[in-house]
Amino acid sequence: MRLRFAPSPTGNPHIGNVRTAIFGWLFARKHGGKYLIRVEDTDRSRRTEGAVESMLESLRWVGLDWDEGPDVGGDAGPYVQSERLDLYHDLAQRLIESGHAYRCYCSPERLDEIRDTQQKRGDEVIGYDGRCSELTATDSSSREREGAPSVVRIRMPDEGTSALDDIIFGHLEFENRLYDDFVALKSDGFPTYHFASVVDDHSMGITHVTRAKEWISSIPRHVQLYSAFGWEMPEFAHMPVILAPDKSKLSKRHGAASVMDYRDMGVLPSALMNYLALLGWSLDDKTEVFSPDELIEAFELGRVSRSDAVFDIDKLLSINGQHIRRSSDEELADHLGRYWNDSPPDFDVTSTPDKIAQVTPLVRERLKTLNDAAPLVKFVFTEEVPVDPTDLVQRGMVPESTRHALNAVRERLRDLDTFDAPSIEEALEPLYEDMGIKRGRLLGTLRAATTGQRVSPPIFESMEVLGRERTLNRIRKAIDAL
RNA sequence: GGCGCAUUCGUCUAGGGGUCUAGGAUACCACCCUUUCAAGGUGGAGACACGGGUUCGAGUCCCGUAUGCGCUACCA
Repeated sequence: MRLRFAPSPTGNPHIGNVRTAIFGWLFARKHGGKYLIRVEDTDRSRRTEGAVESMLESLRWVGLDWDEGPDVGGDAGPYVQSERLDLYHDLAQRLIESGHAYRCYCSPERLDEIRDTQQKRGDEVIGYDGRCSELTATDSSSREREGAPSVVRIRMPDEGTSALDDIIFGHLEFENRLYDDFVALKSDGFPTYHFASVVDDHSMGITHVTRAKEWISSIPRHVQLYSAFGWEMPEFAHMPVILAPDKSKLSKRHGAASVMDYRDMGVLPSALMNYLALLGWSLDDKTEVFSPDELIEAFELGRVSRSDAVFDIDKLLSINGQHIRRSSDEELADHLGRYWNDSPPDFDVTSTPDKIAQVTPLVRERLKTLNDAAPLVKFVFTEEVPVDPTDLVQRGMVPESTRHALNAVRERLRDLDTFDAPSIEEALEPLYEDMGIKRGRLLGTLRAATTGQRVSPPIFESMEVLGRERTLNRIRKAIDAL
């Protein structure tokens, strides 16, 4: 089996495209097939600088890999359509010679005109009227001598139907007479999508074509092309699209739409892949969290839905939280390190990689995104911590009693043999009753004193990570501030 | 206009004639747990677009309507 993802490099990789890529990749990997990337850059006016690179980077980040492609090469290359023009020209010529195609010299203006009158007239079929299809070889060569610009058009049959059995949509059948003779080669010498994709899918040995469902209407053109060449058709699987919350097609104007936007938000690649796969596919009525390997194992193209799905950021974040909680200490520390490297928090994290590992277990249960981690653990990475008397002095207490309590805590902690969370908790246990302070109140005071934050990981664990010296110093400072 | 595809809780979905007084997840609400925040637990509210058929019986099959989306380019 050979599958391909065929992006056109017109901008930032969109999560809709990426999901289509993921479905094809999952299918290929599940069945031990090959997966390749082919760049469809046949529209010169829409090319944008660096688009190929950012597309590949996005795909790699989300966890895809490929056996052949523009960056890794392969036997079926080149993998960029603008480098395959000779192939398209040769094959177009072959179709002209076999009578399946012809040169058309009609101007864009004439094309607009006929469309207009057809529309005004309310014609059933709107499109090229086939004027140049009758041109003789001598007509043609005289036009060529004049240097007239031309396109190559494929003849569509006037009768019969074109059909295929789609893996996802089932039987799809269309009347040929409703389709006009379409352009295969543009006047600038570049092929159209229809022509290039059929030629390349065949010459690259693609066995399963996965693509967005907006191509369903083009099926007759592609069927006729395969038939004109006498090529065997691959299998097809058309995919539903991803919608924005307002049910329009997802786009930049809806905010985060590119893969990298989600990386920047602190989403794990495995979670993005998981969520995207769930948008239009499901295993059963309960399983939702999948690692990439589990997805490969479970995925079935036939279970992909036929209807479009609305993208729901809350659900993505929920899945992300579950991936974070599922990850090991090492994995999460690694993710956090990378994330803080790309999007540094407002404190220095670079010189203290070991602290990231210490802090990881404290935050795991508390994160929806990696971005949530910094405010929770800032106190570990900073020397000075803000001291706010109003947070220090809990409800029902006064500065004097607070100072007294903190002193008692200091004494007990100073004498501890081992400064770890269970020992700290145990050492403080008698204090609540002795001093007549509610446990929650005293712990609140300690949180303010040692972390300088209203919200933090559990306080005993936090103190352990801080270490005895820093903990005692901060308590000392809090006492002084009162 | 023509052609095509789709339509189950707000959202993602399970469902392929009886087991559906429609299941799960997310979001929301309440309670429990609890040193903050989370996480976790329990419970609540919430859907088969509409109308005709077929059938003993329809969310599931057929037809129509409505709505949404796509195509109808020398864009992909």
